[in-house]
Amino acid sequence: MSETPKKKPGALARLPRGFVDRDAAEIAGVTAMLDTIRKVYELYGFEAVETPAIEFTDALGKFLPDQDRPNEGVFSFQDDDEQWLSLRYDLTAPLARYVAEHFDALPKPYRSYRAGYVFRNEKPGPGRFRQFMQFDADTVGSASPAADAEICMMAADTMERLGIARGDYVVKVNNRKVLDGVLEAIGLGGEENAGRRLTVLRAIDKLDKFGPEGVKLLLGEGRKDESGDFTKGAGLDEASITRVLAFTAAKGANGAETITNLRAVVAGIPRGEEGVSELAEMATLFDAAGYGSRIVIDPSVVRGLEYYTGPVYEVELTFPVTNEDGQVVRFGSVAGGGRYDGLVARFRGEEVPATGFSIGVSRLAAALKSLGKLGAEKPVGPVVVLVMDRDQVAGYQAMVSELRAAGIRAEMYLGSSGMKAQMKYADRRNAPAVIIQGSNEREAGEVMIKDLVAGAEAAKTITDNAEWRAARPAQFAAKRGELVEKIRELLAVR
RNA sequence: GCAGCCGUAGCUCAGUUGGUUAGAGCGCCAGAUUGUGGCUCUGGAGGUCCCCCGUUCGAUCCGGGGCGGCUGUACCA
Repeated sequence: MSETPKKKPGALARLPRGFVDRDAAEIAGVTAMLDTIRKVYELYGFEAVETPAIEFTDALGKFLPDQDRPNEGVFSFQDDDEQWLSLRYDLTAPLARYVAEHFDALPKPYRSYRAGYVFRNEKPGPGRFRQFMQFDADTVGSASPAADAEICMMAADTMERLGIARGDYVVKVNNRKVLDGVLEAIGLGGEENAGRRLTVLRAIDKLDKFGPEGVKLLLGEGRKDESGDFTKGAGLDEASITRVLAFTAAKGANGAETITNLRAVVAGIPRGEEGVSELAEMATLFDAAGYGSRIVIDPSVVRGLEYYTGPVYEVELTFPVTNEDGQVVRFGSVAGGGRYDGLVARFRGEEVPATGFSIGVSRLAAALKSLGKLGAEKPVGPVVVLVMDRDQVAGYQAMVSELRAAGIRAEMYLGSSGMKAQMKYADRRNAPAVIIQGSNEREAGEVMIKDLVAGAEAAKTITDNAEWRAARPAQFAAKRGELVEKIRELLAVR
């Protein structure tokens, strides 16, 4: 090995933006979240399935990257056979591929769930990462709004099981068919208006962000943001803007009122009326099951994805989320989904009705973390056996082995520092106890056991250094043969 | 992508009206304490002042370009 220059290391120790490292505390928090979500999904009768992180690019529904911007949105690359592959950007498109590939073998309707990391090559932001975890549940093969309603109810249950109190979240439901009806009513029907329809939908989606005034600007000429940057609007005329805004304001005091309002807005447009009927059916189910207050029909919910064909829904947190600097941050929805009857048809030709939703686990975890509800507690570390005499390592290792055999997390200090540093190490590992055996203890056939938690407690009242050193709080000698038993007793109290 | 703000130690920041060896607090390492986490004190390590070009006798500081970060906006299939 050549000499290593100390001053100039070759590589910079840094992460690309939008990617994060996670420590033990956070992993423990997220693992507990995943466990909770899984239990709810299982309870609802969904079964696990897993697909890989990489798919053929065209299976994900993304066109081949072009020369100028090869990774717009998705991370893509060519394999040895020069086939284009991509990292999945959600869990829905891969599920559609899976269902199409195994269609004959699956029970239908097919209820499945899966969790996994997805990747998006986009600019990150608060609660927005380039690699993040989603936890999806989908029902494939049922066209009934009852399937959509069930998923909304499951979403509400999941939030509560995750410790988010009723009232701190809301499940919002809308229907793409209603949106389409409104757009048709203002003369934006047909293929030739697809682009403008999208602009209008996106403007509506911004209602909670900019309010009716901002949306009005986006529907018309355009809007300037705080930095002075200008966003071009949809260019609708005054009458159309009024009609769209009336639609977004159709939300009434309760579900029945909202539905009555919506019916008036889309009267005479078959597709719109169909959408309202579906919403009405779902609302009936929510009320019957006692979810009336937790799931609301909200005409401003759009969802960005184009593939939705019917009911769409999203879960939002209703309490403010703050960043590290204490500023309130706009977080966006923590879960969302909808009906996508056309997605499996891309592979099979025939339409297969499907509906599903996705919890943004990483985003939700970030929100819970900022509330101190996730990963606040550092996991308890192992019992640390100190190395007092280098030539007694075998003896220390034997202690560790005994503890491990008894199912107690334990390790021998493997560094080269002195006792003080070893104590600091144990402290940093959040060890519950250390085991000390120097020559004195060894000759007496004993070990010294120090309870670090009790010791820290005792230290609070000691201010004098001499006293601190002399006190040696919270430690006791034990017979070597009783080591495991004594440690077990100590841990049981914790 | 577009716009605004920003870039000095591991972190948070000060400072240099352009001039010799660039500072603080916290953190880290060690000693005081020959075998004990904390406190205190003492000492130490740690910097291409983001990079490049230009102006200048001289640039961390001024100008231009780039890169990176944050925020907003767009996008979110």
